[in-house]
This record gives sequence, structure tokens and C-alpha cells, in this order.
Amino acid sequence: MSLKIYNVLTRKKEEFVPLVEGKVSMYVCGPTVYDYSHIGHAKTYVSFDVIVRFLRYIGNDVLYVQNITDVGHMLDTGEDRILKKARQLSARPMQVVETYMREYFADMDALGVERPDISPRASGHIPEQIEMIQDLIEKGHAYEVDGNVYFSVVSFAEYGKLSGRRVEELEEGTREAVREDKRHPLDFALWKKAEPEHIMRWSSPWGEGFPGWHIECSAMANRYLGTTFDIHGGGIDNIFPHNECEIAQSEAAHGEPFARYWMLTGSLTLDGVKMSKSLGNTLTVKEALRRWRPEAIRAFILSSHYSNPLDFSDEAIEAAAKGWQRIWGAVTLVREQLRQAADGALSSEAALIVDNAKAAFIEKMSDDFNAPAALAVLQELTRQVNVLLNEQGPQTKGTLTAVDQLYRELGGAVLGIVPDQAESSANAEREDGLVRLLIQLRSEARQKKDWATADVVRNQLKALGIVLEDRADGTIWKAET
RNA sequence: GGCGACGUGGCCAAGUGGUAAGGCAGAGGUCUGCAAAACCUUCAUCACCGGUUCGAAUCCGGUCGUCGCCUCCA
Repeated sequence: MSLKIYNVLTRKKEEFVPLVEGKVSMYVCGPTVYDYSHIGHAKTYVSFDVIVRFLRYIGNDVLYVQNITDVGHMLDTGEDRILKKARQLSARPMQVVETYMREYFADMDALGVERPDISPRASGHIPEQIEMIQDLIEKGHAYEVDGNVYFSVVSFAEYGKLSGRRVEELEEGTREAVREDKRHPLDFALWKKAEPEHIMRWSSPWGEGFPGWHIECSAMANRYLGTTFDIHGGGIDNIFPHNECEIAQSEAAHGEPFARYWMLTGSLTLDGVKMSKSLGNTLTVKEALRRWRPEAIRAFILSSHYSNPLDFSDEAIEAAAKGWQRIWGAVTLVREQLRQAADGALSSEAALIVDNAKAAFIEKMSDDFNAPAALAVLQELTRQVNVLLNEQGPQTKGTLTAVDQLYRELGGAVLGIVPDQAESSANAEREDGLVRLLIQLRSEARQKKDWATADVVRNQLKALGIVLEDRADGTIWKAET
């Protein structure tokens, strides 16, 4: 079945045909590591995580590159974000970078985001950037003025093609004080001269300096994926100027198309407004993880299409968390029954349910990675599985295994919301054993109609965050979420 | 001011020409020692106005509203 992707470059949904059949080359703009990641980052990177997981699931060999920007990203005050943070912390810039880069990976790991294949750092690719800038100067697309190098936007006729902006219109709207040494107000820096107090500096043909913000993505994408590659992703908020500049630099330097498909994620707002430091309405991934399970956070992110904006509110994520619990409850039940299921083949009825769900899921995801629709398929599957498990009598090992496997594939491998096991540690096994022992003792009390004892056990466990469910076929337990 | 996106039941959210997926919440019911879970039933005509069409949430025009970008942001 063919895969369709909405290409921001053409503003159309197109059939996805990679450059090389079966292989997908992909670049996603990564974070600038000067602070903790927030849930806006989570939306973007969970979205691309699922996109990559699905591409792999349907058989593609994906090379996923996501950069770490650790130099050159300036504040509007003209100050480097990293340097500013370093000064605040009385630390060296690269200590700041290391700290927040590790925190970024730790946060993403906690959210179940699979690591990119390559995570190149801007500061580690200065030679590549210098080389590209030289190339641009030679081809007449860039010019040097007193140690600064600027890209000439008028030299690239297609500047604005991604964001739908036109140079003439942009000129009128320019609020930024125009630097006098630029030939055109929209020209942007490829290389900046380092003032004496600027400690992140490298030598270059134009003197000591540092790279501009956009060039690192062009240089690193080229280094690892070649001049033309399949998919370029990122957050919509970077469409201009960052992504636009990337295209201009790359295509001007190489004379060939840059990324073939552009996929941009919608921004996340918090209670209706965009997060910003000045408003003080930020929610870090760490804070979110203290309140909700990672699977619930992922389910919330996947509850709307990646390209749409998403508003984070307690009410919205709670609803998503409960929806996820419904799926997880069914998975838990399947695995519980699997422990003592009788041998037997997959029933034809169950086979139909499994096959239909799988086909529907793939169909939805193949339509521009429609995760919310795919999630709905899992919910429908869950309804059918619950009927099967609760009302159709004991199921065979073959049936339960097939259902479990389906959840592992669609919910686990692709969406990342169904863990392989509830918890995996020696303590978890011990806990499981202890709870099962209590359940056994309690069921003996229940058989004697000693409801008082039974209720004490259940209530005490509940206080510890363990919920018991008495079913006709026995009592099961799960951790409260 | 310019560019772009969006406006679907109480909330979240799919659907982009043939009479509205799914989740959460609510109501009623089944099951159950109780509880929990689960299942069943029930709950919208798609911001508004006009047009195209046999037929529109879905296409076109307009109005109102929300949000994003244009300056750092995933």
C-alpha cells in the first residue's frame, strides 16, 4: 500500500517515493541545548519518533539524523543562548551544552523516543560549515564584510518558497534594526566575527568567529545524507526563517534540490497560549513525567494529527490518559490470561479481528501518519478484545498470543504506548509475587465470605497504589496510574 | 500591516463531495458480596451567510472568531 505525506513544500498530500526504494533518508531539526526540554519539544520529537517507527515497521531502512545545536543560536539581544546560560551558571559553554544535551536525551528516553541514528553537533562540524560558506562565496551567493559573512537572499530567486513569503513583502515588515553592513536587510549571517569577549570561537578564512544559526543544519544534513535527501522535519515555528534559510544555502551551494518532502509539526500551546519564558507558562518534560506516565503523554500527543496545533491542559491529557488506560487494561488482561491459557490454535474469529485491526491501522498510518485515527483503531480493537475475553469464555494460547503480538506491534513498536511488560526489574518480579500471594490469601477469605478481611486487603493495597479487580475467572492486579 | 493554519457533540479529536471514527465526561442497563473493570443502549448535521452540485462538514465567495509565524523558539 502506498504511503502519502503532506509535503509543506508543495502544500499537497503526495505519494511518498523515496530516492532509493526501501531506504529513507531523514533529517529533523533538533533542539538548541541551553535549557531543559519542555512538552513542546516532546510533541515534535514524539511525532517524528512515531513517523520513523512506522516507516521502519512497513519495511523501510531509515537513516534518521537529528542535530544538536550548540553554537550560533542567538537571542534577539545578539547574545548567544549558550553563552548567556553559561554566564548565569558560571560554567563553561560546553559544560552547559553537555548538561542539557544529556538531559534532553534522558527526557526523550523516558518518553520512549528512540534515539536518532546520528545526533551531530554543530560545534563538531565547523570545518563542514566553513567549507560550505566558502563555496557560497565562490558561487556569488554570499559575501564577506569585515569578518562577517552574509548570505545574499536576492541571489537565490526561490527564497521564500517553503514559507510562502516574498522578499519584497518581508522587507516592509522588517522590524529588526537593519545592520549597516548587510547589502539587503533580509540577508542572514553565515559566519559571525567574534568580539574579544566571545569565547566560543574558531578560526576561519575570515578571522576568528563562529557560525550563524542556519548553516549547521545545511552542512550536517549534507554531510550525513548527501545533497538531496527524502524528508526534512521540524516544528512549524521554524519554517521562517530557519528552514527557509536552510533551503537557500543548500540549494545555492549545491545547485540541486535539498529535501524532497518537508514535514512540519504544529506547535503546542499550554492552556491556549504558546509557552514562553517571559509568560512563565512552561511545562518541562520532567515536570510532566512526574504527573503522568510516559505512555499517557505519548497518547496525548498522538491524539491529534502531528501537523495540527495541540493545546495542553490537565483536562485534555487526563482524558488521553484514561483512554490509554483502557487499552492498557486489555493488554494486561490478555497477558494475565496467557499465563494459564490452554494450548490451542488461533480461533478464526480472533484471526479476523486481528487481521482487520492491523490492516486498518496500517491504512490510517499510511495516510500522512494519521496517529489519532490509528489510535481509534486500537480502541475499536480493544472493545472487541474485551468482548472476546470477558464474554466468550477462555481463549486459547494461540488466540491470546496473536492478540498480544498485535498490541506489541501496533501499540508497542509503532506508537510506543504499549510497554513489553509492566515493569522490568527484580523488584517488580518480587512485587508481582507478593501481590499474587496476597490475592491468594484474600480469595480464600472470600470463599469463606469473610468480606471484612477481603476488603481490608483490597483497601490497603489500593492505598499503596495497587488496584485489584475481581473477575469471574480470578482476581488480577495492576498499578494505579 | 503581511503570510499561514484553524473553527466538528459538555471537553479532546478523526473525517475534505454521498446523509458524521474514536477517547473523556454524562444518562440508563447487564455483570458483581461490595468495589473496580468490561460490555450494551443513549448523547452532534459540522462558526455564520450566500453560491456550485442530484447531493457538501467536505468545493467557491463573504462575514465573524481563535491561533501560529513575520524577532529567539520544537
